[in-house]
Amino acid sequence: MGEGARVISLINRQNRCADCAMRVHCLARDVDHPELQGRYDLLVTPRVLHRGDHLFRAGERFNAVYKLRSGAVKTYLISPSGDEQVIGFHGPGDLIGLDGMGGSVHACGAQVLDTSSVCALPFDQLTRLSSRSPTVYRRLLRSISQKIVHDETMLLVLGHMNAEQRIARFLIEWGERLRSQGFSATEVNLPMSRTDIASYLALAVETVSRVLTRLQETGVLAVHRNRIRILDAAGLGAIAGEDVSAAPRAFQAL
Amino acid sequence: MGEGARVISLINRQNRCADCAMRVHCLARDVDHPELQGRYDLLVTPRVLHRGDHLFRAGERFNAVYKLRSGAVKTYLISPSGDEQVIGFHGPGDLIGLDGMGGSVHACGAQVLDTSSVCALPFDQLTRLSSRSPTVYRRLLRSISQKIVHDETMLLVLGHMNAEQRIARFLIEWGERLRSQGFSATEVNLPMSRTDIASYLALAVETVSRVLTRLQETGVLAVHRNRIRILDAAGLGAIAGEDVSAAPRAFQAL
DNA sequence: CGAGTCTTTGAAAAATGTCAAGTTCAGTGG
DNA sequence: CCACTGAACTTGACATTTTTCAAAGACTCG
Repeated sequence: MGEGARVISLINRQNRCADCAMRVHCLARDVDHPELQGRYDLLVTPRVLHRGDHLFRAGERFNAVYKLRSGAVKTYLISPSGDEQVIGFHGPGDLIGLDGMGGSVHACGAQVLDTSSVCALPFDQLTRLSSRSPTVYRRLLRSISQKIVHDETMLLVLGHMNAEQRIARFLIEWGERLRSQGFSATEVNLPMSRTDIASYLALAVETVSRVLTRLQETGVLAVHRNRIRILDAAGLGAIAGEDVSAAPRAFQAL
Repeated sequence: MGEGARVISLINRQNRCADCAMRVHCLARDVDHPELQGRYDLLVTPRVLHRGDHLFRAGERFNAVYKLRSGAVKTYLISPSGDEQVIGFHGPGDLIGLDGMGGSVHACGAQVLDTSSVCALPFDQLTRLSSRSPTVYRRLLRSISQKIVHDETMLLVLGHMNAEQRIARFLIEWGERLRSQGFSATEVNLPMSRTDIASYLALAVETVSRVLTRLQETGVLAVHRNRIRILDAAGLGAIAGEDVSAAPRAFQAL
């Protein structure tokens, strides 16, 4: 029975944010802070999901936001005509599902692109915790504001940049994200399909393909299916308009 | 001196949310609610601004969010190349400046389109108040979530709709907004320029102009400079894809 | 190995942007 | 009160990007 007890103990540990191995990057990372006076009560349920799985679909009841611990996830809307519009790609550290906060259902869907570890943070608990802890509150607001800034930046990108610029920008953005996770920023592995990229950038798949080919011919990239090597980072930056890194965000508090 | 006393009293009244004539539509509308135990301390400074004035510019220090009591405001970003990208148009009831929450500066600029009455809500006070009052907190989150949903809807619009659809959608959206303020939804008065509309919809000014002309020739609209009459609402809805009103938002709690 | 999906490539079409020139309109100053 | 001025808007002709349609190649997963 000693073994049984150990299993239970393990489960208990996993279910508490305070014991999470990733907590250094998480919203609730200071849950034992004095300001909470021991009233910490955020219980989480970490899960492993695989490519194609959904964290949630648009219209589903909103109960929780999701903290991505590892892997990659895309969020998307479905247009009236039934087409998918990719809203964003997410990596480790991102908080997903914030657009459901105001109502009772999720406004978008969230689908896993690559085997991922995800924590569901029950929203009522998160609300209570953030009311008690100014620190957690501040982190939550920062996450939200980052999301707004990202979406608005995309509006600017779609409004003012051509296909080549959008793609260059996208590659740099994703590369920076990988770098912040400790990977190489020039050996970019894309967990999403060309179709996803095209949707995200409001382009046709063929255009994405053609631009990647062109950038390869120019010697800026080496493209091997979903594995892209950035050969001329400066050139890519010049195409994108240089200031992509002005919005560093991945792997921050939330 | 009776008159002098009355003036002072008036100023005092205006500075307290609890006495605001618009408070039925405002975030802090229940500030005397028992849950606050009399710890109400949100002090606001209502101002009247005129066309061209700025509530704030991108990069300015973030101190407050702004509640629009009447009038119209646009928010915008400046692209690396110096062009203006309109992010949104705002009417009575809207909360403006949320994208500054995470950092110390405003991410966008906010410019007045039409004589407006605006309340600045000091953000630290709002934070404190929302920590104490679940009701205020919920309203704040709803405002934020509405903004996210709006921005993401725009991403979908730019990704999946052509010029005619975008403009039809825009007119219906603005008409609904007017209706919710008690005006006619078919006598649409546009406080923004064609250039602003073009930027918002990621189109060239000429395209906006041409589409409006075409819609007039088709008998869907009657266009007189900034005054537009919707003659065939059903037709306009059909062009837009019908479900614009699926996102009713104006003049809600925030 | 084969079915099916994802990606690439080509050719042609369509939508939108660009450039340039008018037109209308509101406000200004004579 | 009127003409003038400048900005906003409209219109036309043309250029260009991007999309669309079609088809072939490449890779993945049973």
